Amino acid sequence: MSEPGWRVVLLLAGGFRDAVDALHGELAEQGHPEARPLHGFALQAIGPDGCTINELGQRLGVSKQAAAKTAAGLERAGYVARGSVSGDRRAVLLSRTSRAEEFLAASEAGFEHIMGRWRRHLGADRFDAMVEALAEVVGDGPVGDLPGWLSQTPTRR
Amino acid sequence: MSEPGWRVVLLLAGGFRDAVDALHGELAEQGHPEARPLHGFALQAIGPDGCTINELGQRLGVSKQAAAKTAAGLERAGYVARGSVSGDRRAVLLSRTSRAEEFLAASEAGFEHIMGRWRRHLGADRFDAMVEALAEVVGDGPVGDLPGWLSQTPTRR
DNA sequence: CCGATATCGTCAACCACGTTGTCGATCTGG
DNA sequence: CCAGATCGACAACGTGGTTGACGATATCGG
Repeated sequence: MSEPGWRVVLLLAGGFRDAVDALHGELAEQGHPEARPLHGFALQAIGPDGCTINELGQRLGVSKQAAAKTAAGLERAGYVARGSVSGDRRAVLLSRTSRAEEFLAASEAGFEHIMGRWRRHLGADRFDAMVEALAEVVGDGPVGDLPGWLSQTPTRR
Repeated sequence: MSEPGWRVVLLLAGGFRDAVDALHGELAEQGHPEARPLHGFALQAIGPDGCTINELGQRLGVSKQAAAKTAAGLERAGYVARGSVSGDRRAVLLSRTSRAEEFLAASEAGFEHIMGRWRRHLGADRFDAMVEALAEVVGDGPVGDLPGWLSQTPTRR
């Protein structure tokens, strides 16, 4: 009633933004100032065993060309190394560097930290209920691409 | 515990995406196939009385140049008309067209519809609790820009 | 009253991310 | 063994955002 439908949607977007912004604020102070939101998702998609560019594209839900660009950025930032796939000389194996592992660990800790703050603010019961409700309506389908605004360079900081 | 911090964030993003996608699915069927998510926010920012390009930029939290581009898109799509501001010959008054009002009404109804679905799925109590909790941690500060992925052209639909 | 300064909107570059189309190199299968 | 499918790269383009520069107009101060 007093909550027009669009307000809920704004809340979701705002929550996502707040959390991601806070995370990258922390990460920047921990030696990963140039990391962008997309990086975390992409590294997660690459997985501990690495994958090819095509696979990365499929996992992120984008074209292989887009995946190649993302991989290039990741490589430039020192988060991924390119290797070769035994048995297929045209494929490229993307694998995380130790810096990437460190980044992911920091990222995980950061999210935990931020969610801890939320949980403390709301109280465990309400927080858990919120998350559970969210999980039910959203359905944890494949994360998907998470495009766009994740991209913008942190210029206006 | 069983909910790593990042899952919550993914849920927020997923919820936003799901809702916006669903909305624009409906809108497309109601005569607004070319409308993109950003349009709704921009029209909302323009307000019933209109505003200048600069004001639009400030309200959306972007530069005036970006606002000008957005306004150009809105104009091209027939959602806004340009007029002049009495008393300042360099300013441009952006105002919503009747088509924009229609779009906003449909948008509002669409959100209401989609949120109604969520509410029905969760039960009013859980839904309301979720929204309330969200509102508390997010804080309904100025909506801000809502950039990026809102942008992508609905090619891959 | 007029010149210095501030502001409005535009243009031009440029970056990040997405898309499609093409193409050479390399598997793979009949 | 060659036709066809696939991998990854390049080019071109669309959308959103940014900064820098600039003409036109307002406004302020001497």
